[in-house]
Amino acid sequence: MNNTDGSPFPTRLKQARIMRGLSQKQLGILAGMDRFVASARMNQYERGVHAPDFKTVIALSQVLGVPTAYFYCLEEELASVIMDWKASC
Amino acid sequence: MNNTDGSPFPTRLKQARIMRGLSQKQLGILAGMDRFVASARMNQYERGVHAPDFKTVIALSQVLGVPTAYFYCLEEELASVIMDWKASC
DNA sequence: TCACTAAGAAAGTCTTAGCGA
DNA sequence: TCGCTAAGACTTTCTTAGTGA
Repeated sequence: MNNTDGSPFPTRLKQARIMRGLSQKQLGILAGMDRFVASARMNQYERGVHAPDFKTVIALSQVLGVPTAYFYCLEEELASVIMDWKASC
Repeated sequence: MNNTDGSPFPTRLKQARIMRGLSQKQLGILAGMDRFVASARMNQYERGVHAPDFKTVIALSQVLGVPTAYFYCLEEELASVIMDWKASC
């Protein structure tokens, strides 16, 4: 995936990572990546250079505490609804 | 992507397609695919053999009338919340 | 340590050309 | 017409090895 395909993933990922106070590399390692590849891969995801497979998305969602649907949500209003649902769990 | 990566995409896609009463090929063509590739590609998506890029996901979501987030939602309860939000738009 | 990147290796998707029901 | 599939063509992601702040 390149950064011109309209995916909200890069932005939502960065939002959630910053909220947790993690570096790109830290987040990758916590999500189970090898420490030598975590920095490059997470940076590529966050800049929309590449897109991860869903197994990786699940791992990131667990570390960051957000539903997987959040990463793919185009509408800001729905993104809030998703986060509110998560908070009420 | 293969069908063992835990993505809810195949199931959610099929659900939404059946609700609309479309064939796999019809849906692909309506989403802008060449009529010679629509059947194979849609079948691969629905069976989890391959995963589409986000541009394709946006096209499918517009034809089916569901938010893109719905396709990637793991939790049934949240999926209902997403569909309720869409219905109230 | 941080964010970030080029480029080859590796792994993925897409197209073609079919199948049986 | 429907759902579905193998396999080669094609395109993507991942890893390595770095950069500059």
